[in-house]
Amino acid sequence: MAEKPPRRSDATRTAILAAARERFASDGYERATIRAIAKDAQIDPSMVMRYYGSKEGLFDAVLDVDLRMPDPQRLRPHDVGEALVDHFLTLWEENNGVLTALLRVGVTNPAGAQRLQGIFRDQVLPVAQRICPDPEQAPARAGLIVSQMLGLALARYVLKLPPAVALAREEVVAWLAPTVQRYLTAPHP
Amino acid sequence: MAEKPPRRSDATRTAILAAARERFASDGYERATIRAIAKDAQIDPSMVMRYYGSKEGLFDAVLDVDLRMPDPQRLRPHDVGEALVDHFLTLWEENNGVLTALLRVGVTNPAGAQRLQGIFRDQVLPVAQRICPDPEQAPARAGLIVSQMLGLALARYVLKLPPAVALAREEVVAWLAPTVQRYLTAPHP
DNA sequence: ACCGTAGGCCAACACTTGTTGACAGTCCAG
DNA sequence: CTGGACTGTCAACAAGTGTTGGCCTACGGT
Repeated sequence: MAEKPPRRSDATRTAILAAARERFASDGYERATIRAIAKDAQIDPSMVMRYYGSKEGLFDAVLDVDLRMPDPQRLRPHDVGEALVDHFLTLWEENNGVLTALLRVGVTNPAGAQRLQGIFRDQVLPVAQRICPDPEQAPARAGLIVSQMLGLALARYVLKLPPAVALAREEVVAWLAPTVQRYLTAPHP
Repeated sequence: MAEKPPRRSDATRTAILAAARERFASDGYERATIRAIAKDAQIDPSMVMRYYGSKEGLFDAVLDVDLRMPDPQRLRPHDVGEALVDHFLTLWEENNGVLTALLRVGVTNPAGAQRLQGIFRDQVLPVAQRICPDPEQAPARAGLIVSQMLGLALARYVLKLPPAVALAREEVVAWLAPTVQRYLTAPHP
C-alpha cells in the first residue's frame, strides 16, 4: 500500500516542508504565512496549496513527529530518569524545529493541542505503563514527567529565559534526572 | 504624580479590559481580534483604539501582572517548596485569565516572551536570591523552578493533558513541592 | 516526432485585520 | 442657557490573508 513513484517535484515538496517547519517553529501557526513559506522555498504560494491542499494540511504534514521512545525492556530501573531526560534533550536539539513548532502551535491552536495530546497518549503513555510498578498510576506519573520536560523546553528553547539557556546540557540532566526518576518510581505521596 | 480624575467612561474601559483578558487568554495574541473583544464588551472597535491606542497597547494594559511573591523573610526553609507551589497554584486559579494569556502570548509573540522574562527577572529572581544559600546559584535554581511550574501550568491549564487535569490540587502540591524544594536548596549536583 | 500530463507562475478573488476620520448624542462648567 | 469637551457609532480605508483558476512551459512515454 506504500507506493513510491518518484515524482519530479519531490525536491520542491521537501523544500516547502523544510521552509514550513522553520516558519512554524519561529513564528507559530498564525504568523507563519503561506506566502512567507513559499518565498523561503523559492516557489509560488499556489504550489503549497497544490501539494498540501491547505495551510492546515501543510501543518499536518510538518508535525508528523516520532518521539523515538526507547524500548522499555532495555531501560535499567535505577537510571531510567537520566536516560529519559537525555533522550528528550537529544530529541529536541537534533530536530529542533519540529518540536518547537509543535509546542508553539499546541499552545495557540486547539488542533495543535489535540495533536500534542495524541502524541502523549500514543507514544509516551505506553512506555510509562511498562515501567511503572503500578500501571494504574502511569498516566499521572507520565503527566508529571511531561510537565517537567515541556516546562524545561519552554523555558530553554521557546521563552529563552537566560538562566535556562545558560545551563550546560549535563547540568540540565543532573538536575532533572532525579526529578523524573522520582515521578516515575517513587511511592505515591 | 498619580492623579485620579474619575472618568465617565471607566465602566467601558474596564469592560474592554475584561473582554480582552478573556480573549487573549483563550485565543492568544493573533487570534484575539479587536472586533471580537469589542463585541464582547458591547462597544465599537474604535473605542478600543481611542482608549488604548493600539492592539499592542491594549495587550500591554492587560498583561500588567503582579505575582504577589511571598516575603522571603517569612518563609521557613523546610517547607519553602510547598509554600511556593501552593502560591503559584492559587495565583493561577484565582487569576486564571491573566496568566494563561501571558503564557499563550509569551509563546507566540516575541514581545510577550520578553514580558515574561521581565517578570521573572523583577519578581521571581529577587526572592530566590534571598532564599538561596549561595546567591550566585540563584538564577539557575530559579530557572529550574520556573521550568517546573510553567510546565505544570502548560500541561494542566493550556494543553489540558488529561492526567495533568485529573490530578487533585493537593496531589500536585505533594508531587511538586519536593522538586521545588530540591531545586532551591539541595547542593549543586 | 508528438502529445498528454505534470510542474510552475501570474493575477485575481473574497475576506479579515488594525486603524482612522467624520459625525451625532450627552454631560457639565461658565 | 450655552459652548466645549467627552463618549460613542458608522463607514471606510489600506494592507495582508488563504485560496482559486487560467495559462504557459517542458518533460517523458509511445
